[in-house]
This record gives sequence, C-alpha cells and structure tokens, in this order.
Amino acid sequence: MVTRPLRSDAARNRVLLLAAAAEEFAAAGMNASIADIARRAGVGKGTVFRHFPTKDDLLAAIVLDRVESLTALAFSLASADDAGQALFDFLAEAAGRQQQLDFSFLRDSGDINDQLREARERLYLTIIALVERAQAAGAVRADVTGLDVILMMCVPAHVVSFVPGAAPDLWRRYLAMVIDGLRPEGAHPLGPPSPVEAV
Amino acid sequence: MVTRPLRSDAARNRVLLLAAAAEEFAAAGMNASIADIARRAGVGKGTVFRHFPTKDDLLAAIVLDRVESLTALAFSLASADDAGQALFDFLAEAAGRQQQLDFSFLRDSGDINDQLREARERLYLTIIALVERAQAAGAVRADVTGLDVILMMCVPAHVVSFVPGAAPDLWRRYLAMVIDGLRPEGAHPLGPPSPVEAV
DNA sequence: GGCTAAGCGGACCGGGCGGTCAACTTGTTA
DNA sequence: TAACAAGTTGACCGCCCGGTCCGCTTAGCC
Repeated sequence: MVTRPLRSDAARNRVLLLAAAAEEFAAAGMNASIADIARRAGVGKGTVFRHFPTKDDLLAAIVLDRVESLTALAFSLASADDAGQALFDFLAEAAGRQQQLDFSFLRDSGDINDQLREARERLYLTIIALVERAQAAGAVRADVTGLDVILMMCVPAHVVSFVPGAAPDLWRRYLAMVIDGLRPEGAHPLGPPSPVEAV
Repeated sequence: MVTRPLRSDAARNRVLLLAAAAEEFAAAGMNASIADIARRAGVGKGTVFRHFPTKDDLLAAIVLDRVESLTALAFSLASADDAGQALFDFLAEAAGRQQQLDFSFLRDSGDINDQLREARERLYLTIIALVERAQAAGAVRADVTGLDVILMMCVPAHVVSFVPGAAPDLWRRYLAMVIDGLRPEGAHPLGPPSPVEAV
C-alpha cells in the first residue's frame, strides 16, 4: 500500500490538529468535543474527520505517538550501567510526560486499536525488561512484577490531578513515595498475587 | 425547617434509587445516565428528579454518605492502642470501599455541595489526626503529611481499575506497596513539598 | 369508603455532540 | 496558466441526555 504524500496544507493542518487535540484531551479528558478541537486548531470540523475517521482514531493517534516514544526511551535505558537508576529514570520521565496526557486513555478509549495494542505490548515488554534488570541489581524488591510497576507508573499523574494549583514538579514527590514502596528495604509481604494482564 | 416524613412508597423508592445510582455511577462514572438509574431502580425518570433536583445532587447524596461513614470509621480508630496499625487498618477499609465507589467523584462532581465540602473537611481532619499519631508512634515516615496520605489513599482503587478481571482483593497488593512507601525504613528524600490543599 | 395531597411516570423540550455531505477553495502538476 | 484532484468547510442529521410538566395513581387519614 503506497500512499501519496499529503498536500502541504493538509500536512500542516494534521500537525495543528494533533497538537490541539492533545491539549483538549489533556484538559477535558474524553469529554473534549471535536468542535472545540477544531476551533483550537483553527480548522473546520469536517477537516478533523477527513484526517481521523472517528474521535477514537484521533485519540488513538495521539496515544500511539506517546506510547512509541516512551518505548524508545525505555529501550535506550535498557543497557544503562546502573539498572536501578535506569528504571527510576524511566519512571520519572514517564510520570513527567503523563502530566500532559494521562495514560488512563489506554483504558478510556474503549475498543483499542490493533496498532495501539501492539505498541502497548512492545512498551510493556520493554518496561518489564527494565524491571527485571533492576531487580537483578537489587534495586527493586523481588516480589513485584513488571506489570505491578507498569500499573504504579500511572500513580503520580493521577494523584497530582487531585491537586488544583499543583506545582509543576509535584509529581516527583509522589513518584518518590511510589519508588520507595518498590525498594527492597523495609518491604512487607504484598498479599494477593500480581495480575497477569492489565488495561 | 420541619419536614414531614416521606410517604412509605417514596421512602422505599428513595433507597432503591440511591442503591441503583451507586451501582450505575460505580460502573459508568459520571457518564451514567439518569434514565439508566431510573430503569435499574424500577421507577420513572421523573421520580429521580423529585427526590434529587439534579444529577449532581444525586451523586452528592451518595458521596456524602460514604464520606461520613468513613469519618466515623476514622474517628473510631483515633484512639486505638497501636496508632500505626490504626492508620493502616483505616487505609485498608477505605481502599476496600472504594472498589465500589471511587473517590474521584469528589473531583468529578464539579461545584461541590457545601454540605459535602464540610463533610470532606471533617474526614480530612480526622485522617490527618490518624496520620500524626502514626508518625508519633514511628510507624510512618516523618516527611509525609496527612494530605499526602489522603491522596495516596485513592491509589489502590485507581490501579485496580486498570485490571479487567481483577481478583476482588487485588487492591490489597497495591495498598501494601503504598504503605511500604509510607514507612520510615528505607525512606529517601521526597523532593517537592506537599501541597497545602487538594480536591 | 371517600377525600386529598403527596408521589409517580413518561411524553416532551432544548441543547450538545459525533459524524456526513455537497459545494467551494487551493495546492500541484504538466 | 489551465485543469484536476485533494482538501476544506459549516450547515445539517440523528441521537442521547438532563431536566420539565402535567395528568394519573395511591398512601394516609377521617
């Protein structure tokens, strides 16, 4: 399937649209309206649907981009000298980026795109590798799984969302608490086993 | 203001309505529709509005009930012998209850009811007292605030909501991680200061 | 049993939203 | 520059939802 390049104005609009949509989704969640997105991008509503057949597709395009870039980051950290620090650096970057676009969209966008599902799977596998290396290095307690870490990764953004005028780096505080809960020192039994699948 | 007692059928419908609404809100969040709630309760839509002038009022009534019952629980634990265990018990009960109705409603329900705001304030003060006692007993690290704990209290329910077929007690696993992050042993600096207000 | 007011129900209204379409504009290419 | 395809636009459609309203039902009381 060969696709001819977009006309120049269409390419420009596509970029404007993605940026506007990311902001609107970040501000209003799945309630952001197509009309608002179009207005913010300075285009007509019809143009939105020409680029993305449905609202879900638009959201999926944005999330896919974030997911893939996060995978790239995780991959680049996979061979760092300090495996523990590598994981914690990754979590910090992930939490920081989620200030802009929460991952709960992975859940909200109901029937997930196939492409997005695959990208998510790649991200998860890469993170799991980071976690296992960090555990082997003794930086992370042995009784958590990669999936646990993935789930806890979303915590700082979520917590901060409850604080109206939050300082821009407040998420670091809660990330620090989460990480302290992942450390081997002072770990208590966790109780129920980790789930096998999520989101 | 003296209010005559409800007619018997009206009283019955009111409790059916509250139960149905709690379930619908738990399942669909703020997107739960009045029509669905009415159907589940087996009453007409008009009846819903006779009991609760707006959808927000209905939600507020439910949340108010939960908040007050949680305050009562916290209060009853405020003089327990083991202050650390008292706090952890409270967090467990709070997390367990949130499996049914997430506290994010405190945020979602836009302009919060005055009555609800006061109830929330009482709950927060009671929790803060629990936290300070637990800190004095050395069970909780000194650099977290009561508000931090309040914010982290919502984490287990949120995390579990990403796991489709989650075991009914899975939240205990993530509560254990959260609590381990609150313990003094192995605590690392938190970075940014705690916020002064939330939700 | 009969009266009355509290309570009930569902048709209805207005508004907002996702998505469609056909007329119009514009980038591209020869 | 001419001609065409690609792109844009906003009016429009159907749907759903919160909330209203008025005719009907029924509990409570004598």
